[in-house]
Amino acid sequence: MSSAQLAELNKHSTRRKVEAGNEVIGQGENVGSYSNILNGVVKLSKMMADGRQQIVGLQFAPDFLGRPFLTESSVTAEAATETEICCFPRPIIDRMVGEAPELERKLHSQSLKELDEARDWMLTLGRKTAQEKVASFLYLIATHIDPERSGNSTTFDLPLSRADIADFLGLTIETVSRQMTKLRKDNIIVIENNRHVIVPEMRRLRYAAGND
Amino acid sequence: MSSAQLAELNKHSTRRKVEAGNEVIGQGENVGSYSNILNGVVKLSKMMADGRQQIVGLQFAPDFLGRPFLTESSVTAEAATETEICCFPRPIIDRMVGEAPELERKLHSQSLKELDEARDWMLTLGRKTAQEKVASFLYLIATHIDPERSGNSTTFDLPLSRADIADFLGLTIETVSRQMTKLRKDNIIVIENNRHVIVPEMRRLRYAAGND
DNA sequence: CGCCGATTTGAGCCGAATCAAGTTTCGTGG
DNA sequence: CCACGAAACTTGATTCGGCTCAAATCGGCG
Repeated sequence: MSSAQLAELNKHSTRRKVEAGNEVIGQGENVGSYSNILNGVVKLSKMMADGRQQIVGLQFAPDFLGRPFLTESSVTAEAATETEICCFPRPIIDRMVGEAPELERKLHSQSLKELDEARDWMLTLGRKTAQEKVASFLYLIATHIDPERSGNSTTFDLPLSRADIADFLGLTIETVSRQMTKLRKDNIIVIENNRHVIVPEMRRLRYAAGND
Repeated sequence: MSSAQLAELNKHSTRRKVEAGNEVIGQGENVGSYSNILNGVVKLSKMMADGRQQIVGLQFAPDFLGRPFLTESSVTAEAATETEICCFPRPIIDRMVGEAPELERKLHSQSLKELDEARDWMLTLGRKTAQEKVASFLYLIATHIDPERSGNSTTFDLPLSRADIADFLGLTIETVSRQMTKLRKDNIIVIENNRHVIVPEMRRLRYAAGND
């Protein structure tokens, strides 16, 4: 983007801090603004009338948050961890998109990335075992959280509770817990304090996830 | 689009007839062209190394088929029924997208529609029972195939075999068959000749799908 | 009519859900 | 710093929905 455009954006932007567990946009609510994730993790979820819930996406910095064209969000966006976002009023973005094709290109490109991720996850939800699902989740987090990974081992803090992980994987809390224990006993991961995970060999985790 | 652009497109387009079961683009293959579906149904699927398969989307006329920005397809596209498509060489479209923002807008808009559909389906895959999954599938087909529905009842031919339905729902053929039988016995649907389905009351099918 | 693939139906099994305790972690205030 | 309580997580026993394996039936087609 041109510096003039950036300046224009900056003038109308507001920074917002969202605590873990707080909603950014509710399913079916009116979307008054777009935003950029500065840090933290945001979960996108859907809920059925009887309360069953499914997390349909995770967004990390510096992802874009919002829904072009439609004013109504089809998902709930909620901070999974403490999160900072930078908000832009909807009209400003809509106008800039009209003026700057490369901005629309950028948004289009992210939509396609999210579509690819959603479809990958459909394979996980529909065809993988509980074991593979949990490994897939850990693999996903490992590859998204740790920016500069040193070779084949990684360390990170889980941004999601067991309940959230279960909602992401279409499993129950208990099954997630059991499969984590199994991965630990198989020496594929090490867990400290429930949330901190060490992956000695990414290759083995990737294999456990059924990715080759 | 302007008529000049349409004429330009027309000059370089080729019509192609694809028989049921034939591949349009393979997973990981190079995408040499974009296309429009003129009629028929195309299924998008992903496969794991060991052969497990998941259908991640269905495309109906007049959907667009192709993957902007990336030259490699992340899914396999295969005709579910006999299908006619209209193909455009990739360079032509890429150039026109650069010149006509409204074309990019159009493509962007379809990507978002597909993303919404993918996320809806994630909820189905992750959280619904076999019964609800099958009902959800029938509901999806009913709302997409039959353009002008007369009130609350519908009739259509299934574009997918039981095996394809199973791959779409993350179930086995046998389970799909049993649930179809159950829906039939519950008078929610009538089946004739395996493929032809009558829905006397869409409301009840919708309810069986868990959609309210 | 008879064949072959697609679909249905049946019996038994298994993986993940459910229900029910434990145990660990962590925040809070004494 | 420790005691307490609540929430998050783990573990165990049992149940059940959907899978597997096997056989019968249906439907389209030569």
